Amino acid sequence: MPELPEVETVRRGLQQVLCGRGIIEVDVRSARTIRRQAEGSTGLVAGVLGATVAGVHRRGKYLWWALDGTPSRVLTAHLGMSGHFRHGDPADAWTPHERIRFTLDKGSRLSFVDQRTFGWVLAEDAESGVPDSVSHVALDPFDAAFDRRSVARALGSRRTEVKRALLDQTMVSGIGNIYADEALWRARIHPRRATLGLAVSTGVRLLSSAEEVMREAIVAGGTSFDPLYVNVNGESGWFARDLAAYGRAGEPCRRCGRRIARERFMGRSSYLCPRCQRLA
DNA sequence: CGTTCATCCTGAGAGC
DNA sequence: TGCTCTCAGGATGAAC
Repeated sequence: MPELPEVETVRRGLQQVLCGRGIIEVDVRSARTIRRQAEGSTGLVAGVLGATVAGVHRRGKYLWWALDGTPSRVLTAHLGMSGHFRHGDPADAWTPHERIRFTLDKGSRLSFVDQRTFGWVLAEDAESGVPDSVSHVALDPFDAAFDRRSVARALGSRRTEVKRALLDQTMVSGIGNIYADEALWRARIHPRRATLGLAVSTGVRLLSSAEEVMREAIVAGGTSFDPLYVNVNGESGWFARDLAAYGRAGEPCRRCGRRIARERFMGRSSYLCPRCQRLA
């Protein structure tokens, strides 16, 4: 569910709530949520109990808390399709999809809530400055080292379709189904257009569109269709009202008035304007 | 090597 | 009402 703008919204909330806080208790109620952790809850507890959070970082859709100011020890999290963090009171009753509780010093609580359990958390090392579980993930467009031209060149040498490449987190990270469709609509590119031989200028235009739409979405606090996506205070973002393509099947294109089409693609949906986004 | 697809989950809503 | 089917913001491993 959450893509880069939603994860960034969560990161900002966590930064406010967690910075300088000590972790004094960890309670795991879902083995699946810590499926990537060696030794399960024992490993998680050993990794984070007693630590203080120094900062919260993000690459693409992956988040990590730096612990004790040392970059080598972190708690990494991926929200999957339905995960979120909620800040609250330790005395509150557990909610149905609450998977893990971190009790913090100074009387607060942070919960990982995840209906579909595709999300996970993992205490691990980050010797390189990036957690081991994130090392295979490409830079996202907001990283200072992100280079649009080199990614555009890489796009042009792949044998696939443009939307598949945008969703491949080892090319450029942070883009999911919503923002891929929005970026393609802005750049007037058909999702199934071949990547092979794509002009660098076209790739740059597409990546610029992706960065632009995600930047605007961050300002709006992300896209929320339902209560599954909320920030750490339980609030929704309002970018859904600014979407031009995603979820707008049958509604007029905001540029040309033609009805937005919905197509099956990669086992999910693509929304596009058949007039603005030509395949040829 | 690069590319594609089924699969992991839970719940909401549509249609019968 | 209750059943079945489809759909949902993602990533991964296994197969080609």
